[in-house]
Amino acid sequence: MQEKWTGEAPACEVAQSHEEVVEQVRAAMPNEEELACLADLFRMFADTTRVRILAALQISDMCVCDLAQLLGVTVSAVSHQLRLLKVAGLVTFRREGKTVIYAPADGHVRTIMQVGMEHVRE
Amino acid sequence: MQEKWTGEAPACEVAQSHEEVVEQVRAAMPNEEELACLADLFRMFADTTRVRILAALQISDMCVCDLAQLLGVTVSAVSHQLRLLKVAGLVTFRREGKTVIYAPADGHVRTIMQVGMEHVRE
DNA sequence: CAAACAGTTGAACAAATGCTCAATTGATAA
DNA sequence: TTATCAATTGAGCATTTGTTCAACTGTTTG
Repeated sequence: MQEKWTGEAPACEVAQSHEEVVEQVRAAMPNEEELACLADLFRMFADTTRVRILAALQISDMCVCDLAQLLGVTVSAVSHQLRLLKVAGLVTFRREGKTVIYAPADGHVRTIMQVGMEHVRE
Repeated sequence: MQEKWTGEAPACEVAQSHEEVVEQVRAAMPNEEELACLADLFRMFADTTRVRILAALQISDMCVCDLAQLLGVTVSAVSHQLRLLKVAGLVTFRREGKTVIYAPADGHVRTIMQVGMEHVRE
């Protein structure tokens, strides 16, 4: 199964390497764009402030002011993170008078956090 | 349901706020430590190099050299990321002669990525 | 033993990230 | 209209993060 290597040597010497494995895996993997989106999605859950916001909204829809109070951070900091979560499509919002109420966007958020929690609590 | 507020004003005026909601959510939320671990876990999936490594290992166990070739990055970069994944308990490894073969640690990795993919492909 | 090679590690550096502060918007109340 | 309050936004700043480069391990082979 040893392929003969006639080209120029790459960074890692491939003479003894596993070309077939690399090609087989390349063919079977999700494409680059999907994986980039996946990383972008998980990045939203990769910060304690955002993950706490998402956890809180699972319990109840909340306004920015209450979220800030609950988490012990400034309204500004919460608002900045909510903007990211909004852009990522993970939260929705509605205006009620002077206040803005945020809520989880769909069931996916809950599922993702539950699956993660199962791993954390193992 | 309007609480009277006699103390000094906090960053956000709470007089009209929803104390009960905040307290109810605080009580029902997962604790801070668990949420911090959750963020740490998702942070491992929040980088394209790492998420591609994890996706590749779902298809086949691989050595560092082949992963580097597959992803088009240096062996050093892959090794650095593999160390993080190892510490996070998401990959295992075994030595076979001069090479080191990496593999997914358990089924959780696959589940988490699948759930994320469902959201991305919606 | 010495040479060769797969992989690891640490320092340095550039890019991304999250928070603070101040200014601003939007909606309601006086 | 003006004042007030909830929330948003942008700039500045400090921290974190991912990569590169070079030195170093550890294993096999001559």
